[in-house]
Amino acid sequence: MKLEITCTRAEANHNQLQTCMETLDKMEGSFQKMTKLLSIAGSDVRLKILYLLNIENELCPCDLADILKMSVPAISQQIRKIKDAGIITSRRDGQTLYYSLNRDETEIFNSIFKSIELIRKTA
Amino acid sequence: MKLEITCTRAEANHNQLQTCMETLDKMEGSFQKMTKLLSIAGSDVRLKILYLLNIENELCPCDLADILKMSVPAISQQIRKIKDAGIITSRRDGQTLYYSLNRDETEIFNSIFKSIELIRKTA
DNA sequence: TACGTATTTAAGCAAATACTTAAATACGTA
DNA sequence: TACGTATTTAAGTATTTGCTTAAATACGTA
Repeated sequence: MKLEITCTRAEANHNQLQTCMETLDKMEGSFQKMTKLLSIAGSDVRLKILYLLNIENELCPCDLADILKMSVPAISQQIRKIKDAGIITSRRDGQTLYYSLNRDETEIFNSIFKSIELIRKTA
Repeated sequence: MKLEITCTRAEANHNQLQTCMETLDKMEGSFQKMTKLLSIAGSDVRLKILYLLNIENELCPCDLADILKMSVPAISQQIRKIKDAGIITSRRDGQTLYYSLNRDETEIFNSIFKSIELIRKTA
């Protein structure tokens, strides 16, 4: 891989830049996965859905719509994104679909939930 | 605060829903802060900028443009968002601005960086 | 089967995002 | 002061996002 240097600063450490590029290249897959998770969690509505599923274990779209004061289709569409990312799964009981976190895949969310509560205490 | 129940399921536990709403209400500020941080980190480019600043300590827009193979204005605009969120600060040395992480404010990022490297190992 | 409830899906639209290019600002030096 | 480099800012635009409303699907029950 070639480094196209646009920076003409005398101080620019080309070795450092090259090393950075190679590091990122090797980690491309990890970055994609993490970006996916964080972009899901980086929305007010979706973060609250995840947080609620964490404390309540499972909830249906209807419950979430009530709690978050949003329309059911709006909630359903957000749930779909979270589900497509592999973060939650559903269980059907009659007409109702209960969604819950896939506990294994998403340890990063535990850190996030802890941080949320930490902000609360220190604020 | 009144609960507008739209869910007519007999099983809907109104107490549970009410409790959830009150919890979220109390934590509104924490959610806003965390959403801000995660939405910043939830972009491929910005996550890489943060990761690079973490390992290199400080970098200028020009370096980042080289490493990420992006235009300097594009990088500058992403940096601005990260800076506006209070995550990084700049130090000027002549014509060059060096950006670095505000280590104190953003412990959540350490978890994120660790997770990125964990994905890499387990993948 | 017909109807009601829970949920999803689809279409449409306004707002946000992330680039590009061009111009402005800041600093150093001849 | 004039010029070059580093950076930011502004304007324009294509894409993405996240809702709304309406229609479709799935399930239970009379």
